[in-house]
Amino acid sequence: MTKPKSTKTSQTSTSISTHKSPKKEVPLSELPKPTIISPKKSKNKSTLRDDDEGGARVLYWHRTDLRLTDLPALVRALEEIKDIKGFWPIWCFDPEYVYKHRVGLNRWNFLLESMNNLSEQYEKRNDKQKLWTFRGRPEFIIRKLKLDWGITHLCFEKDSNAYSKVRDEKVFALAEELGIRVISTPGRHLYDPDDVIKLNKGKPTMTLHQWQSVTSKMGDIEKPAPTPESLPDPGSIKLEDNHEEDWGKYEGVDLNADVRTGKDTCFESIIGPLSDPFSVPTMAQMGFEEATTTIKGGTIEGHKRLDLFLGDPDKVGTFSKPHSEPTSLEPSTTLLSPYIKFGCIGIRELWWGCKDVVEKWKEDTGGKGETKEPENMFGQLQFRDMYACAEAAIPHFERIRGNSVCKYIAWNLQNQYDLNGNEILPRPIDKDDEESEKRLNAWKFGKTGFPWIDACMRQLKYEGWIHHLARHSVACFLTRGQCYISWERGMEVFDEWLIDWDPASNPGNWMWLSASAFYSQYFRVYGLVSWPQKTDKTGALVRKYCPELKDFPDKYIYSPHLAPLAVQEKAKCIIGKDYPSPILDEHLEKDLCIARIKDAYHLNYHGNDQDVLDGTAEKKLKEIHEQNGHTHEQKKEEDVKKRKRDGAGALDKFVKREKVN
DNA sequence: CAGGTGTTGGAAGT
DNA sequence: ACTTCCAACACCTG
Repeated sequence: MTKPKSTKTSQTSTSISTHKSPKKEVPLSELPKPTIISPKKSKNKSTLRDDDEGGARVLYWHRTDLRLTDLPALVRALEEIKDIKGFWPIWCFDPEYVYKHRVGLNRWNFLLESMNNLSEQYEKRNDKQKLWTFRGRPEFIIRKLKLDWGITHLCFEKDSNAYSKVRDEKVFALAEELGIRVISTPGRHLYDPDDVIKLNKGKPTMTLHQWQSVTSKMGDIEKPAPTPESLPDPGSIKLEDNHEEDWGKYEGVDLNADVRTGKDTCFESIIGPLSDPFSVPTMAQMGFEEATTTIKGGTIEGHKRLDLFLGDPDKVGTFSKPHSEPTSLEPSTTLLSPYIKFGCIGIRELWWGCKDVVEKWKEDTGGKGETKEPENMFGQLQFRDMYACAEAAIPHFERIRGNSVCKYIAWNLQNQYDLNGNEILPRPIDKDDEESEKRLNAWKFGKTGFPWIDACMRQLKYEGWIHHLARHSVACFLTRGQCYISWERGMEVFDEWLIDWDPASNPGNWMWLSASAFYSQYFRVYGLVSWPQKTDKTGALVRKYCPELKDFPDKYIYSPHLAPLAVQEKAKCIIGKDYPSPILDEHLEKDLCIARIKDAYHLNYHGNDQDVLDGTAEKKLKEIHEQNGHTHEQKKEEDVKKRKRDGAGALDKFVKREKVN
């Protein structure tokens, strides 16, 4: 951090629950303070088992923290709870989540591998242990395990994002009803986002400087939590009710009926096959095809990658995200993001690992060429925290409507809502805007006719990962650069396909790239040809992911539609036949986008303005575009006139362009 | 309220 | 690899 570190102050701990419960002060270690919810003593005594008084039976609920290293929530649970008679690390597969959310095969695959790997880590430390995996909604599983295993404590790593808050509120309420003590401990971020927001008077952090300035008053980032060497045994693993058909039901209702795919066998009961009842499901059991990615999940794999990076002090010391090359065939960055997303590595391991390496590297070598924040790794991690603090403080962060920080721009294909404010789903195809539907589809499946964009999107689908700046390039193209399509639509595709998808960083970066929030220099647009050419004139990534173009000469690799027919024939790839013609005119659409966004900025609406909610803003803005000559038809006419003035050569070029369109 | 800065633009110059 | 200009936004500092 660039800011001077203040002396260590006690970190505040924020309860995300509204329940008023006595909070026990624990004079323990340096670990972040957990939120502890105790059940009301007088109530629900009748639901407790007779042997409850004799010791603690503890569930550690894993969510996106699939590791044993640097896991403050686990360490805290084991230190805090005395007389543990039973300990079960569990995972709950919520069928509604599995089948209703857009999660691609590569991400599922990574998750399952990471779960299996975590289970092995438990077994290594206690051969009676594993990751006890259930198939069912968390509320249902917890209720059942209270009945069957006499659970007294439920512990997990705190999550501050909107989805998790709703889920956890339900669990807090259920735990209170059942007489289960909940211990929720921060650990996913450098600082607990709720603490940062509180210190920032309830406001989100919208710039990195804001975040740095707030957190500079919060003391040092915690050191990595110690890895538990031994773990308590599980208690009973017997489930009382062995009527399999009832396990997927609650109070007679089949909870999973509406989400079954027909191919899945995963959710027929709350546990897996009787041969291995608590096992992690396979892709086949979940009804999924095989994944295509080459990126392997797991805490061991994550630590290998971490060690690889930390083992190269020069790389750590001079790491600069904006100067890493998105065109590189081998990732030019660390590829740690998937492992951070699923908690395969701890964020403090990475932070302090880099700090120690850089410190020593500076001593040894003098630290020539050291990069500073925000370009270096520390800055990257701070940005992740900044987005988390924004997401946690801003309702509807993941969409335009109702989002107070999101500038309103009259994008094509915006999400539509009914009169009650509910999104209309499944989303109807916009018959009035077939052009945008075509553009979105071409973008998603890598058929835009711009090789750089297509290569990136095909890599994204295949690997579940593309370079950060490649994400910028394709996002800019879809939104503020050329296509003028709502960032919500692009965000959804990333949501589905990225292994490292994050509920705060993804919408945050989409708002950034669409100049809707965080960033406002909408006139800076990535070139579709010039930009990738800066770092790779040979188009290696294009040749790999768009193999139909592999025999084009370097000169035309990013713009094959400009190659003479003879060149196309020699490359055995005719544009418009073997590879698509460009779906739009790069420069014409860029000018149009800039002009319309300028109109929108002047009108200055945000997602939560009444005019946006009732549709007035869109109408007004489109009128202004019309007046200013910023509609498609007007712009094309103007373009024709301009080119006529400029002479025959320019006109020829334009006619060619028109044919392409 | 002017002026500097902002992780990652392009084009044309040195 | 660096500078300047392009036309221009929002935030922060003094």
